[in-house]
Amino acid sequence: MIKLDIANALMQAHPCSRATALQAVDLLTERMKQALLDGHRIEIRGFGVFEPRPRKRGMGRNIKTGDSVAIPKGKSIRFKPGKELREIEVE
Amino acid sequence: MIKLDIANALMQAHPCSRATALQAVDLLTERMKQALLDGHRIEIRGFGVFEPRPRKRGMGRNIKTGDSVAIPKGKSIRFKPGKELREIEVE
DNA sequence: ATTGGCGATGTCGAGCTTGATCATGGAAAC
DNA sequence: GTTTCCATGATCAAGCTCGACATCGCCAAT
Repeated sequence: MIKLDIANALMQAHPCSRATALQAVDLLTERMKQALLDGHRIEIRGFGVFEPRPRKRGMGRNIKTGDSVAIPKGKSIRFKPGKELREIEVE
Repeated sequence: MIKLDIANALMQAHPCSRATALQAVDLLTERMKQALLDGHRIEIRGFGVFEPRPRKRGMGRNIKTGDSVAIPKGKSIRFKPGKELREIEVE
């Protein structure tokens, strides 16, 4: 599923052009992105929670040189699936 | 940021009632949820990727008994932040 | 205001993460 | 709709964070 599919779903609920739905999806993603960058947690009940987390780990590995490279700084966005998303059936 | 804020953002782009925007957000989350439950990966360029992953780890810990409990089965939804979401400044 | 999903706690093993590069494909332009 | 562009995926290695279970409180959702 890509952005087009999401816009498609939006079109089913909102009788509008594809371009409009696409803009809406793009706007929403950007708003959420900005909220996360601002450090805000996005909590959607029944879906999941996006939470910005400061990264404590400070080392990686360079595949070329095979040497440990110190990861300078950074944060990670953690997505915690909600209850309904955890109810995944396993065959 | 909660669902109301997202609906609010949607209202800014789409001149519609709050109820309509709320329904749209709810529909989108449900569609995405169903897609993830169906095993499909949701990839939004510049935002992030939701990917259902089978959980390989098979053990947890019971906080009461302190005993290792075998994690039965399940999948996890992994969210990988896109490039723009990784550009988080660290103070 | 009520309901109920979600957070934190604690342990311990295992998966995830980060970095760079090439190839693929999502996304945007024509 | 098609083509081009550039982000994304995989990989190796070592370190670290996550996850699950159970319960109460908190806050999102109605």
